[in-house]
Amino acid sequence: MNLKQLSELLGLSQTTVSRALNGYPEVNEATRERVLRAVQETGYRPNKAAQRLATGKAGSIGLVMPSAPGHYSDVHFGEFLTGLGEEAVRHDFHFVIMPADPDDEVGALRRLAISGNVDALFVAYMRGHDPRLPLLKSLSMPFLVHGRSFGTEPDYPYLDIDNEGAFYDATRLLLQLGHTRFGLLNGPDHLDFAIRRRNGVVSALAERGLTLPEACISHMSMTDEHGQFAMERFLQLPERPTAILCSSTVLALGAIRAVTQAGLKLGEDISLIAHDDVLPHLKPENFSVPLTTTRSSLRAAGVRIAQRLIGTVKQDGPFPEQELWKTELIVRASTGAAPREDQNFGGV
Amino acid sequence: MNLKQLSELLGLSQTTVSRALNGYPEVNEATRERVLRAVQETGYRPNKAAQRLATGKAGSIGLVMPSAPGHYSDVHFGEFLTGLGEEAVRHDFHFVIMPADPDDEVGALRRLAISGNVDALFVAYMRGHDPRLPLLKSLSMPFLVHGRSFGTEPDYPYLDIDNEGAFYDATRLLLQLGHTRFGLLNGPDHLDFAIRRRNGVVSALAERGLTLPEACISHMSMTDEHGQFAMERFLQLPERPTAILCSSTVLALGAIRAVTQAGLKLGEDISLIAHDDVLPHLKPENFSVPLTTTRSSLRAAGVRIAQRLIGTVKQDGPFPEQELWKTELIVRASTGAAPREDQNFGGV
DNA sequence: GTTGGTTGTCAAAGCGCTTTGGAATTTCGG
DNA sequence: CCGAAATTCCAAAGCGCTTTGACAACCAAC
Repeated sequence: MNLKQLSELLGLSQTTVSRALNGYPEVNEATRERVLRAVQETGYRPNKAAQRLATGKAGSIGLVMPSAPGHYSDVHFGEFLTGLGEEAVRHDFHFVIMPADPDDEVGALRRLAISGNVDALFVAYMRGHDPRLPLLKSLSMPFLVHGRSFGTEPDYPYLDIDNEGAFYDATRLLLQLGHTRFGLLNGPDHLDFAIRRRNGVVSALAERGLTLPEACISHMSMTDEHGQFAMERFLQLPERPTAILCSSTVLALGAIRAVTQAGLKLGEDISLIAHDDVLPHLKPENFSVPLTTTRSSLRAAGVRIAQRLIGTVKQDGPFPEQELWKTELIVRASTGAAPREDQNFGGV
Repeated sequence: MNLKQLSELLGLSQTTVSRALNGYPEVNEATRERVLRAVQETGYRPNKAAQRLATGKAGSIGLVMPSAPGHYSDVHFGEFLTGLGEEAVRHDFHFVIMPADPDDEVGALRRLAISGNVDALFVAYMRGHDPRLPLLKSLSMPFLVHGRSFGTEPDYPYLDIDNEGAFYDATRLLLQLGHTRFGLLNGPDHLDFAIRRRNGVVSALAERGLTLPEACISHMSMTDEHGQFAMERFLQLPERPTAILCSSTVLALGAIRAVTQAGLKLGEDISLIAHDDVLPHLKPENFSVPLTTTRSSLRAAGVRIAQRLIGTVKQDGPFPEQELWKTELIVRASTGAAPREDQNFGGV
């Protein structure tokens, strides 16, 4: 069943049927309903390829999937993708995913752009001075960045969360609770979010004249294993931190294992705040000691990004070019007053 | 630059240029080279949408990505996807990925099929009596299954590894080493591969008149955490197993943590064989005690599946409908002779 | 009763490619 | 040197949709 057949069946022209289907105003409501009913009955579906050819729109957005290990960890990526997908399905859009070595992100992105298969691009895992940005700007294809690129003029469309603010606030809370020795379990140090989160911590500490020693910062890809390992190292420091900031609940999972195995109590001996991407299988309230978190849903970000990107392609706009989402700081049981010094050392 | 302009530039007809580009034999070699050179110089790229419309081929294969947690674990999926992608890029194919709740796999698959965006389908994470199979068969669209569906007549195209054989062989090796008490750390019990692996173990044991008690089987999604947890339970059994079969190196990671923490020695007190999907960041030879494994590369399977699927679409065939890959059994240090009974209990 | 503005519809012209069915040219056996 | 076969190329017809420009038909207004 194609448009021609359908229009013959209805005794209408292809033009009218097409317009009825695409919501143009110049068609009689009665006619439109007749058309719609016929579509129902015949199961007519417009041919995508023909639509693409005629409109020049592919109805798809492209993204590069980092296919190597240790890359912000797959669970986060999958969760984000789910959000994107949810929204895309609603608009009958789809994505084209190009898996690529992180070494060849730029090349993969370029190939995707010129493939003619997509009409918008999405990029994530931004780094400082990200080399994809100049490419994207030169491409004359709509794009949207998840995150930002530290060190590049923010003159591109992005959606980001306020990573610096989140970790600044979290640090301030811990300072108010009397903590003075901090540790930071962070994502890979080349990634933008990790840079900003560290800055947030550092600047909150600086306000109290405190610093964050190198030994108390750990950058790693965000798996629970790494979290455990890094936390173990922190605990062996002569002046071990009592307050931990953690870039992901996944990292926190490992870190808490280390804390427990060292015979320490979370929320008493060690306070911990983790960033919560709202991963459905890792709820901070379900931890044996519920976690204090900074929260921002990764899936919601995916939905929003799909919305903006699809809107841009369909010229539904205008959308704000740049969005910076605030995070929530949610206090649960993993944070408490700093242990008194004598108590702290008396236990050893 | 489109075909018409290019052909005018060359003083040839569109037909000839098109044929030169698509490798048809009825064009003079000299002409073909002239065309190819012009393509280089002008940077001409055929319009995908027009090709799709004219040929009826979308140049893409569709797949449903399980977007919920606990689903065979993302690392395996990512690794497989990389293989698919590698090969797809080579043929200028791409995938369309539809994220979907595992509850709605069938619906998602159907939507993908009728979307008109793909000309072949790929499915994985097969279950016993998988409901997607009837749908696929009714769809008159090429498809390929990774794995099989226990309980369904194998009259569909698939690529699978010999899961049963792999675990049968592994079990036999452990039997030969004198082990009599076995444990199985397996994937989710509704998944086909898990069913077959269990069968492999059970039938090898049966040959010696042994059985695998329910308490010594653990089905779970394959994360290291689950592996650790399940192994801890095994170790608390009154007659704890000395030989462990493990469906993934990821599970093994956790299991070994449990073994070590119990003060036991891998390869002495406990022997373990894991299935190795050749995940690049989890090499069995790099474990502190190198792992004995059954090996089959997930990425290679991805490459092969893409090859077959693309070949089918392009009618490059014929390909074998069904492939069953043998696994390799590679002995390293995690397997050893069964501990003597007195030794075993004397240590406690 | 003519003019002018809506409204609802249509025929036809693309969009950029592939492919069919010839037609022109060359090659070659007899 | 001729007719048939092989080689090389082309014009034109789609593929199924969107969109332009025009045209009836209808209404209100002067």
